Amino acid sequence: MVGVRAKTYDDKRQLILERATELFARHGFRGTSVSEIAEACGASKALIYHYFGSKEEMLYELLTGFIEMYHVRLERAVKKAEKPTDQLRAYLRESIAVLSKYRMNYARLFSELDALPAKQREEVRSAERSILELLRSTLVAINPALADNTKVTPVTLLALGTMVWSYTWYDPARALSLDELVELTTRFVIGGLDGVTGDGK
Amino acid sequence: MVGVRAKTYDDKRQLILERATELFARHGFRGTSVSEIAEACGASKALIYHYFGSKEEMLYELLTGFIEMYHVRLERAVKKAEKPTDQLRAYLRESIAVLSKYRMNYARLFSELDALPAKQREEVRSAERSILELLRSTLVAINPALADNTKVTPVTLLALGTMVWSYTWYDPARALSLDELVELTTRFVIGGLDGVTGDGK
DNA sequence: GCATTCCTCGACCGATTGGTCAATTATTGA
DNA sequence: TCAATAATTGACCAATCGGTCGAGGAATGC
Repeated sequence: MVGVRAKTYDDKRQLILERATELFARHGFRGTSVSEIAEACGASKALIYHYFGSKEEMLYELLTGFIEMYHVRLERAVKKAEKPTDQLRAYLRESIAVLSKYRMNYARLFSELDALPAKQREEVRSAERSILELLRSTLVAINPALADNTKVTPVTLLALGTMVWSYTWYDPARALSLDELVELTTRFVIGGLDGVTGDGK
Repeated sequence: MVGVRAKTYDDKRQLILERATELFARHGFRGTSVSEIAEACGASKALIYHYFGSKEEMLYELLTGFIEMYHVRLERAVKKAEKPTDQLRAYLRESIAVLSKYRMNYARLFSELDALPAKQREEVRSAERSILELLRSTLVAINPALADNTKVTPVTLLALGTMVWSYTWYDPARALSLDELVELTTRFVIGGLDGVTGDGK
C-alpha cells in the first residue's frame, strides 16, 4: 500500500507534545494559544491540527502520557531499592529528576484538569492516585506506626508537598546539588513521620 | 467641591479585586478574560476599566495587597505566641486559614509574575521573601542547630511546601478538621527539622 | 434645584482566539 | 517512474480578546 504515515510521524507528534507541555506548565492551558505552540515547533498552526484534533486532545494525551511515564519510573526506582528508607530516597530522587527534566509544575498542570471532559478527568485523577499510593505504602514501610492511622493520607500529601513545588525554587546552579536536595528532602520527610507518630512532646 | 467619588467606590473596587483573585487563581492570568471578571461582578466590561487602568494593574494591586495582608497577619500571629513551637503552630494556622479563605493557590498565582514589569515583579518577590524570612527565623528558634547551616533556606522551603498546596487537597468537610490539619502539619515540620539536623538515621 | 462630576453601559476597535480548508509539496510503496 | 496519499502551508472563519468612547442616569456639594 502507498501513502502510509511518514517515518517521522511519531517523532514530530512527540515534539509537539513536549513543547506544548512546557507552555501549558508556564502559562496554563487557557493561557497558551495553539499559535504559540506552533511557533515553538517552528511550524504552522494548521500543522498542529494535522497531528491533533483539538487543543484539549493535546492536554489529555500529554497528561496521561506524562503521568504514566512518571508512575512507571517511580515504581521501577522503588522496586530496585531494598530498605524502606532507600525506597523513599529513590522515590524522591526520581520525582525531583522527572519534574526538573520536564520543567513541570505539577500542581499547576493538574489544575488544568477542569478543561477536560469528566471521564478523561477521572482517568487522570485515578493515575495520580496510584502515584500517591506508592508513596503511602513506602512511608508506612518506614514507619509502621502509620499503618492503622486515619491520618495516613494527609501525612502522605504533606510529604508530597515538600517536593512537588521544589521545581519552582530549586536552582542546580546554586549551592545545593541535586543529590544534596534529595538527601535533605529524604531526611526531612523521615523526620516528619517520626514527628507525626510520636507522642508530640 | 462637587463630583467626588461615591461612597461605594472603595467597596466596589475591592469586590472586583476579590473576584479577579479567584479567577486568576483558578485559570491563570492569561487564562482569565476581563469579560469574565466583569460577569463575575455582575457588571459590564467597561465598568472594570473605570476602576482599573488595565488587566496588569489589577494583578499588581491584587498581589501586593494580598501579600501585605498575609505578611501582617502572619507577623501578628507569630508575635502573640511565646514558645517557638507555638509560634510555628500560629504561622501554619494563619497560613492555612488565609490560603483557604481566599481559595488562593499560592504557587499558581505567583507564577503569573511574568506578566508584570520588572520593577513591580521585584517588589512582589521582595515581599514574598519577607514571608519566607519569618518562617526561617521561627524554624531556627525551634531548632538552633539550623542556625549556622547553609541548608537553612532549602529546609525552610521544604517546610513551606508542606502547606502551600494543602489548599488543593484539603477538604474541611472530610474527616480532618482544620485544627487537626494544623496540628499534623506542625508536628510534621518539627519532626522534619530534627531529621535534617540529626546525624541521619 | 442645579450644575457638575462620577457611574455605568452598549457599541465598537484592531488583534488574536480555536479551528477549517483548498492547494501545494514531500514521501511513500510498487 | 508514477500514482496515491501524507505533510505542510496561507488564507480564512466566527468568536472573543484587551481596551476605548460617547452618551445617559445617579450622586454629589452647594
